Amino acid sequence: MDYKELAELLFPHIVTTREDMEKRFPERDLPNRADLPNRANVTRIGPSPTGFVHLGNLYNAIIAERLAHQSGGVFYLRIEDTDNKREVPGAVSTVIQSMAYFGVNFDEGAVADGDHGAYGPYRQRQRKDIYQTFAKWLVQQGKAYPCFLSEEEVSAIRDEQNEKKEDIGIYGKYAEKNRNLTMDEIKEKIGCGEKWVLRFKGSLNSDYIAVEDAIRGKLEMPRNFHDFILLKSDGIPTYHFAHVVDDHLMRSTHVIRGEEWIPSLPIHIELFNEFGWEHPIYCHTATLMKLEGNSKRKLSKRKDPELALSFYQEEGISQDAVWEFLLMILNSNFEEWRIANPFSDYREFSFTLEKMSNSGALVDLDKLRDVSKNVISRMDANEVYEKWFQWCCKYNEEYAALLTKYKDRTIAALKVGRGGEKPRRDIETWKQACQFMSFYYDEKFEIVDTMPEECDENLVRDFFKRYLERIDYNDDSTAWFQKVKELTEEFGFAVKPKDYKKDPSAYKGSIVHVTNMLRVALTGRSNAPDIWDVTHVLGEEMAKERISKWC
RNA sequence: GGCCAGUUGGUCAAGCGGCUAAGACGUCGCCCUCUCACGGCGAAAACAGGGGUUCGAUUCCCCUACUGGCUGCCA
Repeated sequence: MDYKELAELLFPHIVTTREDMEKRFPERDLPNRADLPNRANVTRIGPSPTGFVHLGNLYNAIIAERLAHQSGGVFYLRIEDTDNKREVPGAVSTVIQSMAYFGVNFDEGAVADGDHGAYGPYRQRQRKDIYQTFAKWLVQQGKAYPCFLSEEEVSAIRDEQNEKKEDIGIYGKYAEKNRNLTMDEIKEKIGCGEKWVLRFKGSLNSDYIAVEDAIRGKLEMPRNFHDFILLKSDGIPTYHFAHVVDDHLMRSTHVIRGEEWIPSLPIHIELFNEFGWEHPIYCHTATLMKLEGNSKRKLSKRKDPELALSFYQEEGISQDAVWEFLLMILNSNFEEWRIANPFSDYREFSFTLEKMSNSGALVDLDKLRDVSKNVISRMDANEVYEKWFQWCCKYNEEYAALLTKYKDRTIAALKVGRGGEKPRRDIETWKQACQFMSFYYDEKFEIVDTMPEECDENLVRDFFKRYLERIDYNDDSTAWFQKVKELTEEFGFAVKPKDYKKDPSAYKGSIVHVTNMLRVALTGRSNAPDIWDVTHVLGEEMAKERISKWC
């Protein structure tokens, strides 16, 4: 068999060579920073455009982003669209937007209307000729051959193998027929328009390969012996072939991907070896899990809304909270670091692969809530306002309008209990903020809770009348509270809750009930921030009006 | 079936041959308190099972069990 002739027959349109490609995509010229222990890392994410971006994508993206940017390297986006059956229109921009929303920024790669960077195109289907250049080379070396097995034939072989309990796949005797076709036979089949795929010639062996995984340590497994597919019948590569060619040409130093790829590692290693290339450092991450009953299971797209990144956007979970939460799952020492450095930017934390957990982490929404409250409580009022407003613009127009109309009041309200070492943690998501803050706006104000039992209609009326007479809006917090205490006594309530606890029959209630009346009148709820602060955010007129309604 | 990963409290996790087996979230109790929140103190709660190796195993080795993945012209 003349492999050169075969290569020409299969790829007549390919005129480029391996060397051309190496020249077109040269080694990256990265700064060799002396303050960095290692070389600058080049990493990427390679989502397929299915229209569904999930937490796992972000999880891996964060690792890749940190690795690259911490080392002064490059982080890029490559669209792995080799399966045209799965592609959903508009999916590429969904990926880009989701990543942007969560603050994942790329240095190069696919952008909405094309490419940005010198190593493109960054959409695999547009790189067809690049893969075929290498495919042609493999054919020339006698390492790849056209296979005319139809999908029906392949599945018949699989059934047979299943029955005989043999390894499944095309190898050994199952590959013989197509491997040994003569040039004339091949010409004839192609002439008749028969479809073919390009297969790699695996070799039967009993070898083991060992790969060092940066997260898991040494991985050992049998060497590949399958005649796996390099190019599908449409001339587009499979994931395996595309991965090897792209990550070599785009000069990735690290490949971060889910553990479901571990089993195909022998294929990838085989290809890197065949081309004589050094393989990147592999980092296989754990699958995100979910608790069901008392066992863990993989997060499922259909059953678990929290798997989709869009869930976090719609719920208005701050992007910083999602990052911190993921960072906590990712790096066991992040949480400690955060406690020691409550006000530092999470980018100052130095992320390491060594500290990564390799078992499947559960997505714990309770923990996320806690993280989220902390993150928001650390922001200053203006930042909270901005981020909340941004979210409202997209998901809650009514509040976007309210926030615009009452910007000053809103910021003043957000300042209540904020700042200092131990800020209030009232807001957990932007969605929930809309509820929590509603009483500051007359448009949304409503009485949710009832007046305490201890205070009947008459008492409420009399109390508020006296309250309006006695209280001066200009009283400071201390003076105001002094007057409240006096009123409490005047109405026969206990100033100290303890006194009332000790002897309930001696009082109508305690100051707790009195302040609760005020809370309900002013905010509609018995759970609200400091009364004096709220009064002053609302302003004299509004506060008076809300109280007068009860008189 | 074959191959490969993983397995410390309810959850996330530290641990890398010797510890009363950290910490965080959650749960519960008490204290503080104008509610909530915050804060403080405290409680319950774990090394999947069995063999080795060793003076000594959560830690190293083997087996079993369980969970998950791969075994596609899907990624």
